[in-house]
Amino acid sequence: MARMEVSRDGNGVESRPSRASVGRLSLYLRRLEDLEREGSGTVSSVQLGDAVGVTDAQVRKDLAHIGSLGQPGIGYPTPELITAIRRVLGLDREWSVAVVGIGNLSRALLRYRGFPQRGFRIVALFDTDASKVGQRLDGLPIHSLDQLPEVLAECKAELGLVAVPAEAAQKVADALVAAGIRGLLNFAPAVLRLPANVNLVSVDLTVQLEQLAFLVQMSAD
Amino acid sequence: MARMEVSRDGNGVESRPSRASVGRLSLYLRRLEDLEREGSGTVSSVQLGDAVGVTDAQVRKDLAHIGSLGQPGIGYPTPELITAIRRVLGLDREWSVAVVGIGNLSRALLRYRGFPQRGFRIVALFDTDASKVGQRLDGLPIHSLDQLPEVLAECKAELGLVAVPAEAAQKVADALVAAGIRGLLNFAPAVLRLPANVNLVSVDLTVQLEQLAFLVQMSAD
DNA sequence: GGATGTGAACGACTTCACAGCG
DNA sequence: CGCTGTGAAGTCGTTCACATCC
Repeated sequence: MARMEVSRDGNGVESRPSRASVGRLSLYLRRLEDLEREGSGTVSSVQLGDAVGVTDAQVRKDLAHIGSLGQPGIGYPTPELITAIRRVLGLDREWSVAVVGIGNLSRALLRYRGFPQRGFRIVALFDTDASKVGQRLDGLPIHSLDQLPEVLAECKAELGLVAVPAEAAQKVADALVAAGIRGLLNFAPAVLRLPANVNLVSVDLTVQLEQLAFLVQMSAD
Repeated sequence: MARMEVSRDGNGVESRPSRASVGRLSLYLRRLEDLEREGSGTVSSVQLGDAVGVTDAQVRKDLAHIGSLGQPGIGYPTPELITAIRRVLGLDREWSVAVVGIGNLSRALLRYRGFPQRGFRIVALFDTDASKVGQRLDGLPIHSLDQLPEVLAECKAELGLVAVPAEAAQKVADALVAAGIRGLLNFAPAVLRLPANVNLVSVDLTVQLEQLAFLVQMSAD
């Protein structure tokens, strides 16, 4: 490929994508995979922008972060772009995920085909509920929470998915961190406190619904 | 730079909270409700900031959007602040919600106590699956999708929750919009296209998980 | 003293506009 | 000509610093 890029002090040529940009890269990637299936060899920034709901300039800026693949007058070569985005997002490898809290939400996530498709492999399940411990779900045994250190030491999950009630969330997060997890996807309606070397993405459904209520109220002329 | 801003009523210049700010207001509100339960009559911006993980200046800016309730040297009166935030977010009323796509995700949301607590009432369920139609879930009957116009005309749901596969999402969204819905919370991994007068909040789990993968990969020391 | 409210500086992200290449 | 890549300008949001008030 191109070059080893770690931004030089001051004026690096390629800055790393911003957080917002990363979200859009995911969306581009999804669209690109569809396009490739449809046999489209190249895409323009306008096409991608339309599909994702952003301007063409925004698309070009986002894609500039990952190197210059575009050909003036032509567009971007679909397969190369897919590979490049996958690499930037860290999807050119497998990620193993541990899930804590086996309720309806976790079941929904386990059944969701998008995850394995993108290289996320769920490798361990945990719950405190004694009636669930020992059962199997999609071929995986449900472990008790206090088995977490041993089980995680063995299966080496890098990501943790927290789907427990708010009261239990911090405790669970701490246990996962202690077991060496590198990142958490939190669904509990709670603000988690983690050491700086552990990454966190939170999906707070109440907050999202309240955002919507706010927007609707605002747009009530 | 005193630009003419559109402000509601008489007292002073209140700009509306930004989107990001609204998310934080939700978090403040949750914390404030806890504090009130604990009997705390006033809060400082430092306390709130610590609880939510933002700076005190950020808290003050956010709260300034909703009027000046704070008392220098004292802090903010908890109950008044709660009321004010509720009003700004549109939580001083009930919202009726229709849910389309009755899978594990919807079941998780139906069971989630945070929603009714905040005034979100689920009033109708829809699914295409003939084996589900006619069944009841938490006391509510599951309707077929083509009953959507009639049922929604009667129960007057203002918000729609889309929890169907990506392929069906746009069609469902269109149906909800046609039925007069004012806002959508979308869980399908798809970019929806809606008329400007219908609000949209999307929760794309794949995107979130990919964000996490990116962050973890980036922080690989 | 302790805490708010807020201009001003700062930084991050987006849009614009256009040079330049295929 | 169409489309990319990118400085420049613009916009938005956050942090700072401090006057102000209890």
